Amino acid sequence: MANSVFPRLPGFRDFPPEEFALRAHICEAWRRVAHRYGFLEYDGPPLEPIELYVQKSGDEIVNQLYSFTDKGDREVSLRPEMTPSLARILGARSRGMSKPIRWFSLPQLFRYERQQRGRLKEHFQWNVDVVGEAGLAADAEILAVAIDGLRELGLTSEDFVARVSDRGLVQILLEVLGVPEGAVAGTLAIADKLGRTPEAAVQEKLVTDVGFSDDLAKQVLAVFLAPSLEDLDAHVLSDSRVSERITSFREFVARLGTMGLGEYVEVDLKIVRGLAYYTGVVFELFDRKGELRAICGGGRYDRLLELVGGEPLPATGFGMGDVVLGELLADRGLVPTFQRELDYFVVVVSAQERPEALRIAQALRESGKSVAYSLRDQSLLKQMKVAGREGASVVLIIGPGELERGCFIARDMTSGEEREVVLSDLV
RNA sequence: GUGGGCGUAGCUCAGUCGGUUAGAGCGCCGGGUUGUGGUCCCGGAGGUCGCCGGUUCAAAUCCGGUCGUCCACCCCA
Repeated sequence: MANSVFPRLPGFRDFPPEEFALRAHICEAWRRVAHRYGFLEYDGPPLEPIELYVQKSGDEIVNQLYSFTDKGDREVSLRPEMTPSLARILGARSRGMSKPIRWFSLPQLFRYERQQRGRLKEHFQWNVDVVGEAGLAADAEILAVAIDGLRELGLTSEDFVARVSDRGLVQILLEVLGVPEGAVAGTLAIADKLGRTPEAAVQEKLVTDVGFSDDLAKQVLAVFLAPSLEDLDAHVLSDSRVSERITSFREFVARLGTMGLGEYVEVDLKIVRGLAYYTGVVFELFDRKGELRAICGGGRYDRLLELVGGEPLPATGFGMGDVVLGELLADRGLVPTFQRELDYFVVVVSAQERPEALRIAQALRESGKSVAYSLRDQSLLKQMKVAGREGASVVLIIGPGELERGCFIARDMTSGEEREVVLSDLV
């Protein structure tokens, strides 16, 4: 690869059939689940005007845009995420649509950043969104889809967990503690580091970077680290805005329990999500062993459609990438082994049976069977080897004798059983 | 973007203190008496030792740079 005349761009993948099989396996599972929940598939352009991302997605995304100036002097970017495109598409037509809108997509997304395990310059992402429904039922439905997407691939509650939080609740909690409105975003950014940075360092950062007193930093930290909502400070819990928001958040969690997905859900206020536009429930799915990056992230973004000039519609959704998920499946032995499959392989003893072989092959193909044969004249032995290698379940053998009697031999490649048949026996 | 490990056939790797024509397994191609696969046996093709430069009588082996890759940091679709 490194010494190839035309090397691949770093961070991009080739998909020869053996690799493509895993991608197809994942994408097909995603589609099945999305359809099962009544979502409709859509897509948009892989290239968008850069402005679509600059204002709405936050600096984290903008710094990593795979962007350039096109020949028409337009500043463009390969799409780094799907939600802005969705918002734009809906902005143009949502007024005439019945709500809620339930759409999903499987876009290939791009970012310009040095690659690492689970992080390439390109990936395929399952995007599922409910638009036009502000209630927590929509958030629960969305998270259920994400969980089922993983279950469909054979993963269980032993393999992954959904950590859920509510940005609205966190915001209220911070306000009640006396965090100034302007400091909320910075606080969230620092809290996002909890889990991979020592608590003391995070507390220190809250003091130095955001300007909190030691006492406030400690209280803020306690909010994010609370093992459960019940463990929040009593005077915080007594605030009516807090208790109101907690009640509705609990209903969201309880709803997933009713759906039978309780064992997959854990409340964790440390989950804040990097993107700027989230406004309510947010969640991330992780492998239980904690060896990989987040498998999936999502949440509610009620202001985004408005920001891109559309009807002000509440929305909630998630994105799940194929790269980390592929690694998790590999770790758990859930990647199906690549198997060539063919219904029939037609073999001729000598060249004079070729025309009949072609007629049989075409007739079977017309009836929907997959059929192949050697494209060159080869010995019977050779043809049989090829048939085996290509995964034929039945080999049809025609020789001079069969040709004369108007029949051929069907050999079952699993049992080795052979019988004489005519075409009408097979179609 | 910063720091570190690695880079030998399609794949996984071996190559001892620098020393002649660089090896193995798997895979691939061919054959094992022109009507039968998967096992087995035999044979074959395939490598500018990532690339460029340096040290040396001599470099896959030492040094520098570069590209790629992996890991950590940054950050996180």
